[in-house]
Amino acid sequence: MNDVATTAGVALKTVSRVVNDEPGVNAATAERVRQAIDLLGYRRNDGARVLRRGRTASIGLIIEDVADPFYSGLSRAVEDVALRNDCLVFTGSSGEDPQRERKLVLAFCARRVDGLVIVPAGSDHGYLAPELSAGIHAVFADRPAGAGLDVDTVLCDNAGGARSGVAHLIAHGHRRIAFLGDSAAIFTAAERFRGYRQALEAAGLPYDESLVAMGTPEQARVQADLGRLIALDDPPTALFTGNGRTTVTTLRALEALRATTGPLDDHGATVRPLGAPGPRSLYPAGLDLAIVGFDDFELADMLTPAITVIAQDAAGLGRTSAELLFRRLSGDDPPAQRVQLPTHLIPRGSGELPPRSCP
Amino acid sequence: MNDVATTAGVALKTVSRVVNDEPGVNAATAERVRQAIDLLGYRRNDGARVLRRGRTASIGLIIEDVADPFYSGLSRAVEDVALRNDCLVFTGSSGEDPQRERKLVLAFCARRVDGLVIVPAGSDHGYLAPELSAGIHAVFADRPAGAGLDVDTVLCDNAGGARSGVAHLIAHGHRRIAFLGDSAAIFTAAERFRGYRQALEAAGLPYDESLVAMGTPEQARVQADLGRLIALDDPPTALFTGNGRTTVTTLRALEALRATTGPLDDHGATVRPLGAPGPRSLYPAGLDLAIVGFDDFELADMLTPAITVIAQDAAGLGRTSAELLFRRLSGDDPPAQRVQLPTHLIPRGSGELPPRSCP
DNA sequence: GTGAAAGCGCTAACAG
DNA sequence: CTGTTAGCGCTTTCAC
Repeated sequence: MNDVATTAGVALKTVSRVVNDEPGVNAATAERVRQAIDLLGYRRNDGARVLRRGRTASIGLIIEDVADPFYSGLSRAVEDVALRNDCLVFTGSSGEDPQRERKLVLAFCARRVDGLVIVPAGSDHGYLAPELSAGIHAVFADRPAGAGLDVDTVLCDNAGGARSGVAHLIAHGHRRIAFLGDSAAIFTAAERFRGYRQALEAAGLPYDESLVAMGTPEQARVQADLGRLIALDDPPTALFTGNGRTTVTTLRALEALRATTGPLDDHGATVRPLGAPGPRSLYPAGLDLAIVGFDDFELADMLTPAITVIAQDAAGLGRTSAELLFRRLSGDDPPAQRVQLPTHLIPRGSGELPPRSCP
Repeated sequence: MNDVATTAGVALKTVSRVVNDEPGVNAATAERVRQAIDLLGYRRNDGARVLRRGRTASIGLIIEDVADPFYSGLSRAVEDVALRNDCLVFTGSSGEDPQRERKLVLAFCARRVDGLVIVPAGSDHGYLAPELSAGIHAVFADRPAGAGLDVDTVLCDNAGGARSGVAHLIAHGHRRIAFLGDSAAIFTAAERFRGYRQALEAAGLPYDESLVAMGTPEQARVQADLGRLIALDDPPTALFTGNGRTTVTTLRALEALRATTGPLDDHGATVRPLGAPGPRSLYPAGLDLAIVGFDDFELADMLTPAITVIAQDAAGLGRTSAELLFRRLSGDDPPAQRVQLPTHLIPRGSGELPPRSCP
């Protein structure tokens, strides 16, 4: 900047004025400055600018994993809102590891981001308190903050969504509905499980613990649980899966289980799709289970049968969180609020299959 | 920092030493400083630190769209490498818009990121030249930089992958193979088209322009092209799709076309999956086309038939690009190189279907 | 309209 | 082992 000033034969401050389009500079002078800038290839250093002005015009986004379509949809929405506010975004994947989350958040804070959108991995966010009182705003998305933190939160209607999905299966005649979900330690999984129980209760159906399988969405675990469910004396006729990953894993597990039972009959067995109409005599090893999954996913409509889902709005989650954040950054300071986004059921076939007639 | 120093009764520099774990501080003094830090809730301002030290320990990543699984996989890999190098990453989606790309890149540069990983949208990157000569390193991923820019580049073997996919179809007896791809203006699309032609030539098959349909992967456009292909006097027996999005869109278009033809026969028509064995008499409206798609996608193996693909390694692209970048950041300065990553064919069924016997 | 001086929060270089 | 000084590149404040 100094060099530019010298070259243009003006003072430093004049260059600053030109660079920032501040009023009160003679057009001719400004032109001379601009020429010097081009000549020297000068670029303003925003880091230094930030140091002086206080605001960094950047926010931090912490999610579980950018590579997960749910979070990448959320990311994109946050990014769009940020860009609209002339704000850059640092992105970090926590990988569901509270330590990594903490490290990222603190690194972002050290860079003095103006605000944070956090999909929390851990449940203890005490480390954030000093940052918040230092003036960094945070919005929690998808999952609430641990106890003691008073921040804006944007959630999906997890319980309500699960409730309507399970009610849908009940409406289609199912009485024995299994719940396959993520680990109960995860907020969304617990909420969806709560919705499952509410739906059973509302329909006057008994809750049977043996129909519940919660844990990591690994193929091996899901398959083992599914094997156990299918082998029950009174097996389920329908499955409710608690998130996108679990739904897909369950579908794979079902296919794997079918593969071990050999051809079902001569009715196109080699390509017989998941749950396609066909003989049901081989149940419990057969695959005529109805399925409703929480969370929509690409190609759900192209499977056979197409998968009925409770769709949640990842982009809406991101957009709403970011908008809440920017409202605060622009000075608005209402008490912390909790927003809940609706979900909706998309019937596609798998959730409308009737219960198997008999074993 | 000043306050901490005063509180601890030491000089500013000692606080700096403690904060940065520099050696040569009395344990007791350090402890006093740490107490003052806790008491005051002091956090080092990395922005100021950066201003002084020169390196920002941050990089910028520009991709087309984080919400696209290909790019989100790439993102995650870049992020992981960055974290391993104690480096933060600014992410920006260009949305295939050269203006937005430019804006993002320049914003990142103004923040003085140490380097950039760019999946370019435009083909003119002249605006980057001054930044590069100002010492910001850039690596181009997935697509090369426009002319005149001498930068590291990491690409997939687009032509080779397409060649092997088309050769695979030829090996399975196909002679009339259509190419459905992205707009020819996009580097990867052009390369894959080149591979398609090479494969035809290697097999001594004629190139027929009427079998080629390149453009945006919109449902309407793909469906129209597909309708045209199917209505040809000598229609294709196989399709090669040029990228993941096009593959999925093609599958949807095929399904839509099938829906308009009504039930094919009494053989489970209501759930008859894409290309399942069955009567072929209804071709050209039937769907017994073999398909090989460039780019793997989730659930490709769960469709019926499962989709044969040429898999490219999005994460590998991201990892390699980031590693190349960090090698340069650590002082290494070889001439700009171009790395090409291999692709591999995953046979799953759709690519092994034989040509229809006759119309 | 323009400019000079102070200082944002930190670290490098050199004393003591 | 600890402290002092200068200055990173910019904006703010106030004077001309």
